[in-house]
Amino acid sequence: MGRRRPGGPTLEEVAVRAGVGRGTVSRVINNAAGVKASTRRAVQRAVEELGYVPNLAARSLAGRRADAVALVLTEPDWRQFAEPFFSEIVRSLGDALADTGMQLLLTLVRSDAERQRFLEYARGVRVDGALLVSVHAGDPLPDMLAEARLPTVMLGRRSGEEHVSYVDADNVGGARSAVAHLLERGRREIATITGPLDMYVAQCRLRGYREAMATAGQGSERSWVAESDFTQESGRRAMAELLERHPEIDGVLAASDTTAVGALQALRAAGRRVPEDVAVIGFDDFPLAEQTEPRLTTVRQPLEEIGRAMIRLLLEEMEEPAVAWRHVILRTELVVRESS
Amino acid sequence: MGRRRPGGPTLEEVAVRAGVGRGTVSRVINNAAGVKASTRRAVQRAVEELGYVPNLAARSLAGRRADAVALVLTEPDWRQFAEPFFSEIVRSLGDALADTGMQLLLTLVRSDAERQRFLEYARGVRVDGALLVSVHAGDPLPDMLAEARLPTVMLGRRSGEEHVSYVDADNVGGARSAVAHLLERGRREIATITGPLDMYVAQCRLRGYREAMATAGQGSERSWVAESDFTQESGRRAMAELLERHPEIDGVLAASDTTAVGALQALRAAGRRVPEDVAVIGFDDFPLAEQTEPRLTTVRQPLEEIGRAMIRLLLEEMEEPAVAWRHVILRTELVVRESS
DNA sequence: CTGAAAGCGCTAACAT
DNA sequence: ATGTTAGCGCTTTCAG
Repeated sequence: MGRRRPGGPTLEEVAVRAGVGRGTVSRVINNAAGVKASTRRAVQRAVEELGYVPNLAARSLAGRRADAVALVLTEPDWRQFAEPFFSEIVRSLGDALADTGMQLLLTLVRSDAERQRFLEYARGVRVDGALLVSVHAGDPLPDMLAEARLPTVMLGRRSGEEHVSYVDADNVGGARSAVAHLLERGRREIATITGPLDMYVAQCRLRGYREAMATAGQGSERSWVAESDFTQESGRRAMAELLERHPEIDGVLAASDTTAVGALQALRAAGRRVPEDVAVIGFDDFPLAEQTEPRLTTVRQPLEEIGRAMIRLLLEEMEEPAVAWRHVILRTELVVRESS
Repeated sequence: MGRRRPGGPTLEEVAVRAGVGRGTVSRVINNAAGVKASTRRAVQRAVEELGYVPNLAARSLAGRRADAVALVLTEPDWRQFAEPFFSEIVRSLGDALADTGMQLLLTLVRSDAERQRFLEYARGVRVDGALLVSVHAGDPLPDMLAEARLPTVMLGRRSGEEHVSYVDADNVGGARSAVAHLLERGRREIATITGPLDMYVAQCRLRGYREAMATAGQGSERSWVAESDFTQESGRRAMAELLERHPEIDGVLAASDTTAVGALQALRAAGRRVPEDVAVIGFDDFPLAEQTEPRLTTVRQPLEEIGRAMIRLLLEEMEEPAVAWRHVILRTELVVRESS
């Protein structure tokens, strides 16, 4: 595999052309202070004329930084990728990164081999940090990265005692307030469709539901809980199940937007009017329901905020040697769009 | 923005520990031939013990290669990203790249600023090549990259006279054979729903339709052609339009899978039976229709093949200085899933 | 304010 | 078969 690249003009050549030393050129292209304006201009002209572009590998070697961060996708089944939620996150990260001058690199880690390959890539100082999304409970990658002392920030956590920095939404609180809202509106027979219960996020939302029910003196037996895998189809199935078990249902907390849409379909298929007979609230992980069900009340997670928070944490990790984990829990917001 | 990385053990330290020269260590970690088995083992032990990981920046600088290729997304509206088609392509590229030891990096280029940033990244020898997908007709990035002499391969072309290497499907032939198939089955009143006609792929498919119609002595006036933007909704609208203009329609070539599904909805809404009254064929850019309309006949593009072909071209470009553009047109295949 | 010089960690050509 | 050496192009002290 013999690859080559010709290699354009070097900093040295620019220096010669501008009649200055290499150090000066370096200062100019790095916008460092302490260069006479006239010299700066001279250098800039030389750069223009030669079409000089800094060799990032050299810069990286000398400066011990890569000016790039990786967004790592460990999703084994690739579906994740195709979700609006994800592209929203990427957009928000891209925006947040815009003024740092760092490149955002997406990398896919589906197998152990790829995990290893990425680890070497990271340890080889090709990125300054890693951002992980949708990490499954058993994934060892975050720990591997942390051990390699690579600044790392996850979106969501793997469990209650996460020991890697992360940004997460207040899932418990969000669920709690959604259920409280239903209770306030007089609903009493409230069921919930959860996400996959081996995911911490799903556990948290279920906990929020239970807490709110308990506070109101309502029970929350197993039969009022149905599990989904966040997809529309599973939401539909779960709702049908719940209806069968409890025809008296008048409120539902759904695991996600998509699930909520599925639930609505099942409800309508069963002849229930929404929201008159049954009120549904979902977490809007993605802006999906907003399109298909504009009147649906949702627990909103501030996606743009997530991107900003992740980058902020990452920069902090890069600044100081990681003496501690940093966690940010973002507040969720109940967006009431229909009378329920 | 002060970033640092401690910097682990270096090749030199490994050499000392193993009691050999640096060159030897380099040979061992690069699996180069000509090292005595015993020495090799000694070096490997030292590597283990020290937890040595090569600094890729240094390797990149010395070796003039990056061992990474970028997959660049220029889609201004980000939707592309969320399509199964895309994740399928990524998977196939990842697989094709697996044994080359190169990292696949996705980068997003949404604005001019980002375009510039990526260009510098590429020119800075951080990637050995670029893969571009869904490039719009006016996008200057491919030319910028080619000018920078970075090996570049596109998926699809911007026009008939593309001067950057690319892999494309035989869109004209695919459309032609689909229409021929309809004609063979006795259909005569065949319309087509095209993609956005400012995209070359859409033009090609339209041409294929026209050629097949002409061959059969059939006309293909403007009124039998409706434009879509590849979405389901636009497919529905286009079909409704066509039905209004030509209630006698008995066959349709749709721009894509998604469009075809939309068309089916419109047909059914209008009381037409499919395929009895009207036969529909779409291009399966994504495996979507396969799920929702398992009986739909489609023009299949071999997605895995596309990934392999792109990587092969890229490697060739890297091997030899680009003395010419390389093009690969992949054959499409008509998959008949329903009697039409 | 600016030039000179010392690396950064590795590869590859040249010795041995 | 292996050690030695000369860079790769840049950042960063350290003098001036």
